[in-house]
Amino acid sequence: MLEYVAMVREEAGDRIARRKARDREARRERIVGAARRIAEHEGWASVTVRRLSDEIAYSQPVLYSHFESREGILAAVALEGFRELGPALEKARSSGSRGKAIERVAGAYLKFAESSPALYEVMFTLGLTVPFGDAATPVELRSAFSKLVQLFEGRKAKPEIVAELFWASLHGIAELTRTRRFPPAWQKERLRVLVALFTRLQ
Amino acid sequence: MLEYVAMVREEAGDRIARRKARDREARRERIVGAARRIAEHEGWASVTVRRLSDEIAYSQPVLYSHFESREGILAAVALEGFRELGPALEKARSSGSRGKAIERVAGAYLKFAESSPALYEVMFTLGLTVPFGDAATPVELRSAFSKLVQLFEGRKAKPEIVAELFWASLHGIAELTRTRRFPPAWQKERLRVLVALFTRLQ
DNA sequence: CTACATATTCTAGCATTGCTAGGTTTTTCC
DNA sequence: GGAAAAACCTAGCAATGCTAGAATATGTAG
Repeated sequence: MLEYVAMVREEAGDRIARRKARDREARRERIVGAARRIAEHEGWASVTVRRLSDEIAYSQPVLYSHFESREGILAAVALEGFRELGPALEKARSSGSRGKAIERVAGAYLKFAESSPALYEVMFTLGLTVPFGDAATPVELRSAFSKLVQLFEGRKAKPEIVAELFWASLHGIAELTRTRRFPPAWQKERLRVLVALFTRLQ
Repeated sequence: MLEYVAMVREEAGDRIARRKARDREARRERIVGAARRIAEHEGWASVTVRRLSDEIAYSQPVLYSHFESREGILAAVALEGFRELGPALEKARSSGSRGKAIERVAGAYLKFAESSPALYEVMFTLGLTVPFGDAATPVELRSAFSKLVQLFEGRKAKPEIVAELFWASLHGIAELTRTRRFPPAWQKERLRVLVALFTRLQ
């Protein structure tokens, strides 16, 4: 009997704890969302801790109960980016003829970078604490990269190396376009030549 | 006679003016040099206006008589980078057999990026005010790029597009290596595959 | 040589930033 | 109801880029 009461109490406390955890998670997402939105509209320089605390209507220390530092918030946005890039590439790869998979993936990659410049920027600008190969590297990063590797499996050249090169080319194009080194007008032709390069390669 | 005296005076004033201009230029170069050195040793975050003013033993406002802002100093360093990259690529291209020009240039590019990471970073991280094609773009930038275009002249595909792609690939490799996305160990093999890609291309 | 004018440099401070210590309020639980 | 714990806020620190205004050095003319 005593145990039963204790159980109910426990469950009640659990419900409250769960609700709190939900609320906390929701608030965390609001922070990340606000950071991403502001960055996309006004650039990362406008994403200040004060601005974010205004946006979510909490004081600054609350942000630091969710993240270690401002950079921690940027890292969270970057992770969100990889969490979206991976599936986008996978969808492009698997839907359609196998022969044109490279073309579709390249197109999807550049479209992603172009449609969310600030997001793409933070995904690669941010200093990685650990090397990419390290076990501590978030699964989202490795997962996104693995979609590229799958494109080149079963060839002569090592798939990882070719995939890295493919990634580097796409990243180079994305970066040089974002920072206005490349005129956006020729993007289609650039894509055409790039695809030709990596399709012929055996 | 009066004119003669005036002339002597003029010339004396000229000498003084020239000396002042020389001193000013020397001081400007010390600022840029200090910025580059600090960045290469401690990262760009350590390149503060106060730190630079300490380094050259002048007060902060003096820096602002040479540059509009802190970013102006970074831009000067970036320009210095392009002023070195261009000749480095040209030297690699012209010295040696024509058949291996692509390989040499690619190697020189990656070596440049690897040996001065902070310099390379500021050359591309910095927001360009005007698009690359614009007439206001410094000649150093266009000159460096033209070395890449020369590699692909007289082919089927448009040389500019291929050169852009070549540049993008190199930049991608450099960036992803610098930010630890790529393990440096496989750099040789990456270079090998890259060269194979762009050599076969007609 | 002196006194003025101009150019050069410095002192001191402002506003904004990331971040945090300490106190205050709210919530939870018996 | 009242203590313990959790959640939150106020207020402030140190560092940053940048600048107004005072102070000093430098060149010029009488």
